[in-house]
Amino acid sequence: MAERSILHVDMDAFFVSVELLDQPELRGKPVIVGGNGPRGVVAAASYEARAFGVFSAMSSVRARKLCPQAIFLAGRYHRYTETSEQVMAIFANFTPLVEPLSLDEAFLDVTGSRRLHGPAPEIAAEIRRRVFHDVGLTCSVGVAPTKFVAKLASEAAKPKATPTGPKFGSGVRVIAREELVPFVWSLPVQALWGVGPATLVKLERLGVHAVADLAVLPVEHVVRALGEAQGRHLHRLANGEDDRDVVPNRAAKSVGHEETFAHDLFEPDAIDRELVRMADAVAGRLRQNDLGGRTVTVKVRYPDFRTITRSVTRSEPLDTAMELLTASRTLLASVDASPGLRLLGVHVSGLSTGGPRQLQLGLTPVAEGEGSATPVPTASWLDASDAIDEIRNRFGDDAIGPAVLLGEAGLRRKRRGDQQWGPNRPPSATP
DNA sequence: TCTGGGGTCCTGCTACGA
DNA sequence: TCTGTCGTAGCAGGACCC
Repeated sequence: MAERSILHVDMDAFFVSVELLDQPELRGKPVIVGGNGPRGVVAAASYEARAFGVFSAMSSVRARKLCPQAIFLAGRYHRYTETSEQVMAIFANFTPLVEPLSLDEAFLDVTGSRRLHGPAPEIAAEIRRRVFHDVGLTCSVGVAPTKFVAKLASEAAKPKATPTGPKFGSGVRVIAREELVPFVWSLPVQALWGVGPATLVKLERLGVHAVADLAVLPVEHVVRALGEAQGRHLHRLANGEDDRDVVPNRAAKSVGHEETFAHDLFEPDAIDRELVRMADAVAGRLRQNDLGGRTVTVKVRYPDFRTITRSVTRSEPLDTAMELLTASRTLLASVDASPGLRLLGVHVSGLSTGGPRQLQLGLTPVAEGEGSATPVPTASWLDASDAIDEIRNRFGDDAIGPAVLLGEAGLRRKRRGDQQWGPNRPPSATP
């Protein structure tokens, strides 16, 4: 069997780079894309900002302290989605086996493309050239026989921030089969995919600091510390073993929307309005993707950051805002909202695609506030949902919405990407 | 260092039916 | 009829990723 050639392509500082395409006058300056409010976080930082110690997922408040001269941009999720589609289309010219991991990175299996496009390192170089020529962005590519090492290799090929400015990376890093184990063993154990702060503490208790330490430990010891699945998985990775395939068109397992509020919510009416908005948005996305889900989960975060979830599983999949809202209201009624809510979320899992929805004719939907009874989707409600989708397709998302949302915020509906990085700064606040 | 949002996967516990 | 066991599903929470 032919040796596999896996590429991991990772865009460099993607969100910031897209902004610089549209605002070239910001090149060479410390630019941060992220939430600008007190509860916001950094989504991406230019290499000039990284030189000050700013990195993604850092709170915006701290980033501002580290780099007061940084230029903060709110971020335009739809622009990033559009650019990501352009980049993914370039990848598809080289292989049909493209597995996007997020907007800015993907695995490509080019094993079967080598006869047409040449050896994998040449494909990697050509992809970089095409992405720069067609889209104007730079990316780093890792080439290896396994997904996991290809990802580590692209990281090694990336530009680095230094106090004197960005230092260019190699752009492409190739790890051959015989280099695989020495390369992996040279890394700290946190480089392993799946080792975060909690797992690191457990591994350090075992005396594990480097990947090499983990690799030589008996697998039973690792399983005892980390559990069956994670223990075996990490032990295999540490020994360079990873036979996972590149899977294109991975099906979604859940759809949800959650939001941290600029100020904690106490008022039941205000909380309910947010719930309506979220149920409407999630139901819309389910129908847009021809999905229905059986399990509804409501997530609540209190001001002290304690987070709880409540879920319910129904016998039939749901996809209308009315059904989702009734289930969410019942779940929310079972939690104590009196301490105030910092975050509220609605998620649907147990997804299935397409197929006619089961109707129980003769029953009517449960009216708002009518308690915990499970509503039954009737033909008229399904028709109404279809009509809402049609209106939004023709006139935009804000053209129609739940009446309860009428008022100061209008029909504004929670969309994927709205306040992606935390609530915006209230208009009255100043920097 | 005072912590977003959209996800996936895993684990421990409990309930329930065969 | 009662008790124990096993497999499965549901639920809640946690860890991790970008």
